[in-house]
Amino acid sequence: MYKKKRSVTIQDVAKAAGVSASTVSRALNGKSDVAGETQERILTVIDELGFTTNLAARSMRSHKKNLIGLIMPDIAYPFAIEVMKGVNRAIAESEFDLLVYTTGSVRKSGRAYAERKYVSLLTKSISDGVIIVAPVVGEFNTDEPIISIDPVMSNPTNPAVHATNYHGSVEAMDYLIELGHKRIGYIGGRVELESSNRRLLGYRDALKKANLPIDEELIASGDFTTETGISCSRMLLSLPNRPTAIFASNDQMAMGVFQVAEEMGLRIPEDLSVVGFDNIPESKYLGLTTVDQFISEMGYVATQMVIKIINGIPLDQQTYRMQTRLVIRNSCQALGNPKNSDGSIGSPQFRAIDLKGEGGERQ
Amino acid sequence: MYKKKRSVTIQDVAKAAGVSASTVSRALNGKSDVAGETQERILTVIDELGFTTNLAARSMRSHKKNLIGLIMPDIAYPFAIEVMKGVNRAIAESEFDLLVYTTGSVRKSGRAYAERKYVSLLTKSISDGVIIVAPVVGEFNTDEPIISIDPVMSNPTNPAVHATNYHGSVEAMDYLIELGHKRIGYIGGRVELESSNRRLLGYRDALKKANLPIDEELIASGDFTTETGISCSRMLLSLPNRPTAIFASNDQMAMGVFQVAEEMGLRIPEDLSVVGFDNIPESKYLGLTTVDQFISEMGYVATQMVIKIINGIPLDQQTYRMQTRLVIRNSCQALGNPKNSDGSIGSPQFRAIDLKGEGGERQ
DNA sequence: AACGATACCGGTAACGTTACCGGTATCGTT
DNA sequence: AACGATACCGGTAACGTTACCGGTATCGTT
Repeated sequence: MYKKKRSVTIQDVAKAAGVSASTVSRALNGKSDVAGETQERILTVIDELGFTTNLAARSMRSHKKNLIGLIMPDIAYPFAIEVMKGVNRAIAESEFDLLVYTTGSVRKSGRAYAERKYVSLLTKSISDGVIIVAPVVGEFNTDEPIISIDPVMSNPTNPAVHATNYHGSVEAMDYLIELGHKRIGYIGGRVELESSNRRLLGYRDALKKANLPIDEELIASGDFTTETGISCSRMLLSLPNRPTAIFASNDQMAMGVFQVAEEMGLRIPEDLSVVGFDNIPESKYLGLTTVDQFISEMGYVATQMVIKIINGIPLDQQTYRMQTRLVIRNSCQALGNPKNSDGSIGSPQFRAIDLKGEGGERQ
Repeated sequence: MYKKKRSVTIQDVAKAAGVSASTVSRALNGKSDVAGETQERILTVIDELGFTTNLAARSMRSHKKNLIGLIMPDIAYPFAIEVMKGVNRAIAESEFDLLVYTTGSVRKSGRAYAERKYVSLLTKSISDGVIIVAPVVGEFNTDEPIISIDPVMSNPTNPAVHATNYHGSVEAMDYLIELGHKRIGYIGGRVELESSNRRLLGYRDALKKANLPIDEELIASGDFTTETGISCSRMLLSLPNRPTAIFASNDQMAMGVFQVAEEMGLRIPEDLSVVGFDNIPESKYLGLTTVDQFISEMGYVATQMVIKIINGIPLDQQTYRMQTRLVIRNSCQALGNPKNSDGSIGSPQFRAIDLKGEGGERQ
């Protein structure tokens, strides 16, 4: 083990300043009953000795940590990163600091176990509240300040933030149907997430509403990764009567569709229309038409909500529903129309490069 | 404040299992001197009561935390995100968990102060070791397990990981010079970072080596953000004798160059060649030729290094130098040559869309 | 002059865990 | 039969901080 010399404690500061530890503690925490001169002397000593509060000891005694924990299954996927950006923004505006905790590649006992463990660990030990992203677990201890983003259930018992997945899905489908598409492939996401189910339901209902047949052959199920986007679209596009459009239930899978289309020599949108879901930053480079669910904004709102809970302020609503918005770019075309759907001409990928962040974030 | 009921402690478990707290502790920590039957009974009780160790208490007593802290100024910029991906990968392979700490938008006392504070806080309180990204502070307490990525100094007193910035810069410049460019604009980054200075030095030396004049007018100084990439390139491209190529010292600033070029009606690479530095994911969508510094890999290596330090294993080298590599895409062209530099034809942006991750990560 | 209010500070205990010491029961060995 | 080795367990103290109680000095008020 790494040997470390004893660090400077509040006792050392007290001795050096000629006061008791209690007084140092009061000075540290900005209590009123410390004489101005004493306060100054203590702060000087703290500076000289390089003292910093031992968070573990403080938290054990006072149960205050000024820390918010963010639990994510993994850090390296766009959804998580976007959430983090929003969380970070809210943190910067608050008195809290951020602690990002990843369950990593779960080594033992499965994700549900890991989630419960970490939530308990964080709420009890080192953070005041917890935000959990795309959890597997449906219910957590309701008397702990915890909020989920994209929770397992539609009407969770814990406070939660999620997008209007059903509405967004219907909107995307309506758009494709309006463009004249009748055979629309669907690539589903992780089935254990309610968001997946809602999007699929939207797909089905939109077809029903338009009196279009639902062909189960056109419904493929992925897991939100580009890999399954590839395998699913390969399957869909190999069908004898292949779809003229594909609705991928997230952008990463839509990226897989782009890749397979290129492999198969299909041009987007001339030969195939594609719609995604999420509006991750990559989408604008691809010119992908997608449903923006304002991921970063969800992180922002969720953070504000935990802070409220921690401070005992009642929430306006237990569940915050983020309004989705269809962002139309260049990956769709009216069926049989040589021109781009927006009436422009030219290679869509060229126009796709829009660095100004169109369809970006709400402010 | 949020009211929380007293949580389950090791005492409760002890009572329920009919043993002492010591024994529960031993069972928890997998010590050998616990009877198999006792161990099982304790684990059952732990499960029933939903007990989890209070990390604060454990850490205070045992000084072990199995946690590594990652300190970054901000979470929302590509460099930081890439580092995090690498760190996360190494963490997943280890017995440690990850704690990401951001200094956020520093509210008081400046970044240097915040950095020192957080480092001390993390090493003393809640983590076993710390990785700090692009620090402002040059030296940290050498007897604490801390490692910097992209440190302030070239030969830091603390262990560090950085790319071969000078070499990468020279390589990029050699490439442009080889393509016949003589007036090459340069956009510098944050001056307080040694990496910036090394890149600038590479720029100068490459010109010297090629017997090309160094025109100070062509050297603009940004701060690694797209905004300064825009302002600097606007300045450079407005010069009476404008450069035929621009070397932006990171990709985000290169993105600014793309934007300004579009505004001014300059085609890339036909009218202007651009090279970046970093190889962030966005670069491949832009078809940006850039110097890959394997950011994620730097995070990976840095993490392995802290873990070694924590475990008392001596490091092979105090400073790890990540070899850069020039990734040639479509943003450069030989001067006066109507064809693309790689001999292909067609809109570069079109070909830029390479989803397969060319120029990606080392495995 | 006596009293209460106020400002300021110190001492003690406690947060929940684990390191350390030491103790008992059991069993094999001579 | 006596002893040592071993397995297993409990008690105590300590990690560094802050909550809480209570105490003194000072000063204004009646």
